[in-house]
Amino acid sequence: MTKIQAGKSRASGRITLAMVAQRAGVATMTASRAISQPDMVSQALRDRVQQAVDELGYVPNRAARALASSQSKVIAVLVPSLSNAVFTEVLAGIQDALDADDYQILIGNTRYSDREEEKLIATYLQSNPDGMLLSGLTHSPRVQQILAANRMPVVSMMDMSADPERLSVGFSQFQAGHAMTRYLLDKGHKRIGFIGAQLDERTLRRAEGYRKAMVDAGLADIKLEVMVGEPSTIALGAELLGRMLAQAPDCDAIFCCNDDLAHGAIYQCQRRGIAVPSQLAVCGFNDLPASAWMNPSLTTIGTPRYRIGFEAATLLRSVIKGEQPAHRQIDLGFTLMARESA
Amino acid sequence: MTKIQAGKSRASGRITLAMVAQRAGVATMTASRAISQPDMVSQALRDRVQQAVDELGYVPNRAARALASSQSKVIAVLVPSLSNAVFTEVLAGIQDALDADDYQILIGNTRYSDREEEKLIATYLQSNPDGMLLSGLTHSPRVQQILAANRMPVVSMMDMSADPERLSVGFSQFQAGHAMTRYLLDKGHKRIGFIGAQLDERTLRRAEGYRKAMVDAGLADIKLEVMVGEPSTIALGAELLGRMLAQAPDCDAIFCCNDDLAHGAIYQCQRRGIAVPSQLAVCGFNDLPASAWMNPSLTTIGTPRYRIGFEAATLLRSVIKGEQPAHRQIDLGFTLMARESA
DNA sequence: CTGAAAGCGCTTACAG
DNA sequence: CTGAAAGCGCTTACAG
Repeated sequence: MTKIQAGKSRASGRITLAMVAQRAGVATMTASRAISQPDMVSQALRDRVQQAVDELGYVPNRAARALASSQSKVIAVLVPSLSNAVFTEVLAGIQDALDADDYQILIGNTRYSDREEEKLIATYLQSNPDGMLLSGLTHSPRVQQILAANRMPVVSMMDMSADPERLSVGFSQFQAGHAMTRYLLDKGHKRIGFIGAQLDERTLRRAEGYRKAMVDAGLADIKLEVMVGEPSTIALGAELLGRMLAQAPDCDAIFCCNDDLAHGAIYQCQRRGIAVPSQLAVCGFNDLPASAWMNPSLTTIGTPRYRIGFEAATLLRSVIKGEQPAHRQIDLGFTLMARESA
Repeated sequence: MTKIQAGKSRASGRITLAMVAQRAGVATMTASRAISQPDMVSQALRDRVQQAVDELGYVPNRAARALASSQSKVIAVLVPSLSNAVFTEVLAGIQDALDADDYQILIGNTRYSDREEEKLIATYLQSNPDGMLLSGLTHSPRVQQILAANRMPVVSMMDMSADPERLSVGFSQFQAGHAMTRYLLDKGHKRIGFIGAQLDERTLRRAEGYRKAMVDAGLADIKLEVMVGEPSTIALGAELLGRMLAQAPDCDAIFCCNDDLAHGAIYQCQRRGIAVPSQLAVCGFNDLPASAWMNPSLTTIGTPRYRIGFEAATLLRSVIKGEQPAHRQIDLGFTLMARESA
């Protein structure tokens, strides 16, 4: 008979597996098996243990399980922002993909900072996660070293990696930036401006796509670029619209690196009496909910955020299970949504 | 000398405290103290242990610590939505408040479902959280019972509780709904409609505030209410604007229970050629970033989301530490933002 | 199908 | 200021 209450108790006061086992009249490890691997146990025993669990209100202690099994059942997810709807939709996809699997999801907000990312990863390592879902392709040397040293399964989200070994789920930010610029060129625009903020890697890749299209068309002009490091907001979009027009007054179209900036640019045009799109075409990136509804509706790039999260989590789970994935890179593509604003 | 490698090893392969201690030439528990309670240890020892930690790249195992100390350093946070900017700002406040304290934050999305909330709480209990931050005042009997049985410190966010014992941080949803309606009445509107969606407890409280003001003014009319259980979106706001006008064609103002619905209503007015506010006043609730920028700018209620998260987390932390809080209820108030739309 | 023993990596009393 | 022992609550081999 297991001794259940020690004298100078350090016990937590919670119901333990040992108590459940005693109540069911079995060994602790038998109770453990009845709960964790019910198939390896007789029906009668399963029922007996389950009854004891219910009567006692037993809740397994995850820390003890993690320690004994050296399997944390934790997945860490790092996103650069929680105020950006793009990433909350990614998170929704991740949660739906992992829902049934008893994974604990640790959500970290790096705030677009490498230092924050390092700190979060270092902290999450204490929880010994089974794998990580990271946003973006580029990470600080320190992060790369930590990840390599721990042989942590990692799936990168949002962009496609050039490295075929790397697990990544997303779409080509470069191609999307290129496609939107081509669309504007095909509409006859010649002085197409690019407004970029935050200057995270995705914005930079979109800008590269824009530049490639402009160079190939023989229309590149550095005056047509407004790039700032501040976070993208509607207010900033309004401000940068002004800066662009000051810098390139003959600008006939503006490609904003995301919808927030584009919304701000359009609202500012309305306040200044600039007709969109007849005087100035404006387009964005991501297709946020408001973009289809505002007046004029916004021409933008639709991106598969939810699916990125879902597929990335599914891929990570299969890798954690030791499976060899059919594809290490999953390109989910993008959709150009041609609407009224451009 | 501690035996470091057993034969049939179940070891995780990670660096352990015992290895650090051996390298530093001290006992394991001395190393533990040097790390966790550096003040209780000599400077020389502290340095020696720190050096061993650095050389070995030691990362403490959180599961082991939690198990041994029966302190998880986990705080669980439940919000009804991650796609709603209101709650992501609450989360930002929570994270900032808890940042320095080595707390692991578990973020759960209940999707406005009591069943989901029950499931998440049951799951989080496995991690033995030190406390919980819950959204809203009303919870299912099962949740209440679980929380009581575990004597879990809980702080409720978003609304003010009528129960003085209950820890809550927010503002009065009822008063805010009442204030906005009074504002419209004072502007001379008589046929003021209310559009409510999701019908979560906050929306219902706002509606009660609306009704009180209308009844007191002798202007209440059930025809002026459109209430649906679907999630609030811009698209739904556009649709419900139509339903309201069909149901109460003489309606001269509409109070939408949140900004998303109000945005949709205004966009729809623009499409139908209804002038806002001259033909129809429209106002919202929450003051999302777009509300100040759109044309017309939106009259709405500014709510202290970030501060709610920050103060709620601060309060919870003090309660976890065993402190007796000066105030169990923290009313952060709201601000009526009078703009162009109403 | 079931169980006695050992161990996961830490921290908590208790001594010295 | 430092340490030997025991224990947190589970699971992993290994037997039977």
